[in-house]
Amino acid sequence: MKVVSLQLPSGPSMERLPLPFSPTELLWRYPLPWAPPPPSPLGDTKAQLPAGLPPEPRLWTREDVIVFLKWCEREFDLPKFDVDLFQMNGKALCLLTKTDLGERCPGAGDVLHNVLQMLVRDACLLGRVPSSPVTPTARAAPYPPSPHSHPPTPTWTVDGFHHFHSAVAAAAQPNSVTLSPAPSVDSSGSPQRGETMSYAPTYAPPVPINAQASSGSNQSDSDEEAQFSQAPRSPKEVQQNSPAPQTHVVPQHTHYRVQHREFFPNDMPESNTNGRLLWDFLQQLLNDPTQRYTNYIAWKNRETGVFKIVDPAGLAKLWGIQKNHLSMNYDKMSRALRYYYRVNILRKVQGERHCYQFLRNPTELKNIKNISLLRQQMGHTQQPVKTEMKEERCEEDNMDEDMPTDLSINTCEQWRKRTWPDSAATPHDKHRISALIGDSIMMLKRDPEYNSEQCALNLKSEKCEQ
DNA sequence: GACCCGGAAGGATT
DNA sequence: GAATCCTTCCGGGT
Repeated sequence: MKVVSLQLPSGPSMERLPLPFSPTELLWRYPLPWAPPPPSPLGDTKAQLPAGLPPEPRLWTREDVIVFLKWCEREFDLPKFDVDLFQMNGKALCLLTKTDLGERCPGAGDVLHNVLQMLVRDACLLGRVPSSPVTPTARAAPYPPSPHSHPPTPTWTVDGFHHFHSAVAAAAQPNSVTLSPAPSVDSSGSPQRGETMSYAPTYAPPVPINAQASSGSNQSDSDEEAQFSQAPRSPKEVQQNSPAPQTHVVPQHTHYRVQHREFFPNDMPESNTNGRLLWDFLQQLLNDPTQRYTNYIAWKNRETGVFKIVDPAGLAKLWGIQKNHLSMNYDKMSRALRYYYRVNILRKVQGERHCYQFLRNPTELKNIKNISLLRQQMGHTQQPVKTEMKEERCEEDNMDEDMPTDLSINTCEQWRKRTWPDSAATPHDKHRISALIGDSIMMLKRDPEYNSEQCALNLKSEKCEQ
């Protein structure tokens, strides 16, 4: 298979960019004909297959099929399958079309079909598929006996596995990108992982974007490779393996929760945008439990939502990859960030380069998305919708009242005018307000409309504190 | 020159 | 078709 070759900057750790991608999002990740999916896009899923289940679906027995279905139920939180409808071997299962599968398991046909197709394709790539259709009677090849097994070592002589491992190794080389299953839930209603979900990009299937295997590997690369190879592969493993050797100490969720009541806790609720929205993407990078993105973006103060973009160009590249806009740069990405100012999702930390602050926590942001979707479904287009707040934080209580919950200019303008009926308030008025709240002088140096929002926010906060 | 800002137009997606 | 969420480009300010 031809491998996508992207020229990435040689910034910190750009060699491995385990983005918070979801395996169910592959078509979205790779919509372009010239950008085929990675060699083993289901690598993590494959590695999590039930013990003893051959990776080649067409070699499955009836019993294997049932095992696989049960596994899918658990892994993708699918509705219960009627196993009576799946009295077939793997070969027959693979012959079922998406429609067939959909009829047998409404609501899960697509997922099942996609998983099967990926497994089949993977098996083909790995060269372990019998060239002629045969009824499987024996396991074609050994497979790591446990979903928790380590990746095959290079000493394995089975070509397929060697190939697979090579891909992993390639991903660990400079200028390679690795994609991780998204920790969050697909907004299109794709599998949810329920209680096993964590806000953690998990094992990253390798996507060598530069087919040239680089032999050069500096120390930090080696360290990161070790970290990479030990990265948890499933949400469960994320928790189980959290004490794994890492450069950065990753606090365990419970421990962290006890110590801090965080604005942005590690176990924050799932967004439903799966990283398609910029704020979600940033949050996923920021909250990666393995801290793999701290070279790109890192919290400065997690409790207040202040973060710093450590590597603007690199982060923009990541975002570009995420959105398939490979010409993305920091200038463009920062423009997108600035659009968040007007809806009080973000604001700039004055005086600090590349520093921004989230003004809403993930719960609110999630609600924003939900409300947007809800509004679409209900046909509401203009009226600002109240955001349902579950947090008792003062700012949140005050921010949600009238604040627009989408990025549409109309909505924001309406809210702005309601908040500040005299939107043409004189600078004098605004300065008076800023004096009241004591900290808005800097804000008032720029766009008066933006400042009106900030002043309103700060004023409300002021009232809250009183 | 890099960063930052916001207007404007338009595209992709839902 | 409308709305949303950017993406792209730009001129201007610091």
